[in-house]
Amino acid sequence: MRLVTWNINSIRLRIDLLRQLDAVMAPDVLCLQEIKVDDPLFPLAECRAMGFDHVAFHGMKGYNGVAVLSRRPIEAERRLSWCDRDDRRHLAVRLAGGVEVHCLYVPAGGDIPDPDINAKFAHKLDFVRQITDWYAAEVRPEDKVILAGDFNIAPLPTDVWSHRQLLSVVSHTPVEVELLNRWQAAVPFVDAVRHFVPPEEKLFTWWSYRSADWQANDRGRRLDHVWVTPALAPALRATLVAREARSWLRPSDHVPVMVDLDI
DNA sequence: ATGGTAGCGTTGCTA
Repeated sequence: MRLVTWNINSIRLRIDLLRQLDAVMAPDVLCLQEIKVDDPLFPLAECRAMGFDHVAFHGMKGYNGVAVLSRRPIEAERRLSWCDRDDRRHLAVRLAGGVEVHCLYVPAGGDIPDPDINAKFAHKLDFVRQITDWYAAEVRPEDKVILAGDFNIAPLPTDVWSHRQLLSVVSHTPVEVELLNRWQAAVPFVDAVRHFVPPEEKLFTWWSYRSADWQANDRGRRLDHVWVTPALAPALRATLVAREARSWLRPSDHVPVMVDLDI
């Protein structure tokens, strides 16, 4: 099974790039974040035309929104929410065969890394704390569960272009990294991408739009992740970060992350 | 130290 996660940053604006991604990578399961469309306007027919017969989505007008496109039957879906908000960041589907796939979009957290000053940062920390407690209670190592999405946190020094310069930048602050590690340890989850790419190797999935030339200095961060439960770790076969997608016409600021599993 | 771009949907908010 080939799973791809991608923060698409508007599914309607980038429906042609979605077709391009499908043609190039042919995923069996595609997790999308920031679809930025309310449910009645979701491009369901276009997704079906690509061969995704099973589609779950939970969107809203203008912001956020997540979707799972699948060639395998989706037997059940759950729309989850955290911090008493209904902001469409978490969609869980059970696929035929029993594997559960969770599509996640963790809050970005604003600019100032101080929860006392910046309510968005406080929300991000609360979101991760709540979801950690939930996974600790709900998921066991022997369960077959995949988490995929934009976690908006780059945990390793090699997950950012400059560890030193990003220590005080939201996405790589010590408090966020510690919370992400605590979340991962709660089951524990296996980082499916770092399972194949050694930790000393720089690896990014996002490059800011606010740069004249994203390739010139390669100031990226690894914000998008795929985690699996220990039960699925032996099934991991390969991973790929589709860096070339950042050079597509009118690209998302995130690129697709692929994981192949023998399931 | 600062400001830079993109998307949504119309004016400022979010990233």
